[in-house]
Amino acid sequence: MVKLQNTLGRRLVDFAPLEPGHVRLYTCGPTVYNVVHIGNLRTFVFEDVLRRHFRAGGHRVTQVMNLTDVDDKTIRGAQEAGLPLADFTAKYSDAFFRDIRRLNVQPAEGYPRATEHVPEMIDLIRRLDARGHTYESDGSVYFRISTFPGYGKLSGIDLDRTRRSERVADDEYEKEDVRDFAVWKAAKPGEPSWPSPWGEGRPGWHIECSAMSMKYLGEHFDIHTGAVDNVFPHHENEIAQSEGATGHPFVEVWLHAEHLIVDGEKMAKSKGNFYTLDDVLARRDDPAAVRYLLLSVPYRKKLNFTWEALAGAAVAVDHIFTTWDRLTDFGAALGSKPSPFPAEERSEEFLRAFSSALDDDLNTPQALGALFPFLTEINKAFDERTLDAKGAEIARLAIETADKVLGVIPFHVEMRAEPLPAEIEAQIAARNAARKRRDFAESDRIRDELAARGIVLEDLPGGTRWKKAAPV
RNA sequence: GGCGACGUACCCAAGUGGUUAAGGGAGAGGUCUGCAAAACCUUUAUUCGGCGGUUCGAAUCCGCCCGUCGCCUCCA
Repeated sequence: MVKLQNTLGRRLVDFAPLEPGHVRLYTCGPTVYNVVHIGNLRTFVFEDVLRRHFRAGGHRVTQVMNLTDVDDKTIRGAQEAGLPLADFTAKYSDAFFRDIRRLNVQPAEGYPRATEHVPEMIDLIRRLDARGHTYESDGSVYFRISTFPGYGKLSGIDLDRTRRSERVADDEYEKEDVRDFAVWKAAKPGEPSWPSPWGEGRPGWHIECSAMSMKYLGEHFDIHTGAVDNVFPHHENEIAQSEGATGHPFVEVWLHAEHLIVDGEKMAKSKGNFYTLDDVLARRDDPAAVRYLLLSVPYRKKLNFTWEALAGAAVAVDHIFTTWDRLTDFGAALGSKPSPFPAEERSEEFLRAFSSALDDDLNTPQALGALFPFLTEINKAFDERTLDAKGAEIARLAIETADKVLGVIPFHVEMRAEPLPAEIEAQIAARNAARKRRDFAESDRIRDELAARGIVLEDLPGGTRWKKAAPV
């Protein structure tokens, strides 16, 4: 049984999908006005681990992630770049897909774009209007918060007791109450717009998620996620709009990922600690380590990104690869043993511990805490020759089963799949020949030469393993 | 001002009432190895920001203090 910390009600709940065996998941996606940063990616990796864990548990998952491709920032960005809005946002949505792919994030079942769902949003606003939740003012349509008694149930906010920011005070739109929010904005000169019953305009931000989630997942679905800053106002407003329109509950479980901070501070361009995936990979070209680092902290705790932590993640991940390589490359040669290491029993114990850690509100570090002692046991049995070929296969499958959720081994498999240049193959062969005739000066020379070219050799009992050197 | 999260070793981090405080990284020593690397073994917190309190018993519950961070109307 998966337990999840529901932001709605702030409690740990036993999760069961509304439709047995089928998890319907809406994950707030990027506003495609810029390249995403590693904080955004932390949230996307969390969502990926969530969907993978459900799938590992035998559930079907339908995940939908929106792409916000029309809002103040995209419009401004397109104007500054002198590009049509669609061309401008295409550039960043492409970059987004490239980034999540580089971190081995499984694709969602759908990535609806706001600009392609304006009619659905207009329909939803009409439904809200029919139920008396909206009013029109100068071609814009607002949600009247006072008509929705449940307002604040997600974030716990009490707007009467809250400080009014300058943003509210400076609001240029005509609202009855400063707390009301726009569901439809009247067109301004030179801005992209769509026809509507209220004249030319464009959707408010929150309405897209209500309209698109309900279109693809139904008007009542299982899980909605985002980062903590979405709790208010975005998700609070989504609930008001969605439940206001349908008159029944919208989402069962709300999950929110904490922020990533850098060196203990908020990531900000002004501090020079603002990183995109490209920035990180330029300094350490090791996406597997980045993914590992992002999932090595529970999603509800702040993740402190440091280069030292990334270096540690790189070593940890390499430890997984090394063990997997030994089992994959040399496992079959182990043969059968009189009283072999109880690989089946230990693998089952490990997978049970691994999975129950994830059941506990996706406690990834605890799951990793089960993995490493298992690897140590396997390596030890391998070294002591108590592991047999069958056990090696079982252990390898157990590691791969865990990795269905962790998702790091594919990086390594991909690296291994790249054919080694013939000359390097030849040098490895030459070195092994030199070692055979005990010409260690020559074999060490070749090893040093290859090391200088980024190829590290390890002489294992079964043969020589090569790998790319860890990036500095 | 309102709401919320957090502070565990050199670094990252699990653990939220009860045996010796997971795990990873880094450091030190060792086994193995022609030498390395890898792997393995040993080792590094009498103590969980501070001070009080509750309790037979607290890193875990309560209070205060110190510190860090987030949200408070289109930020992941």
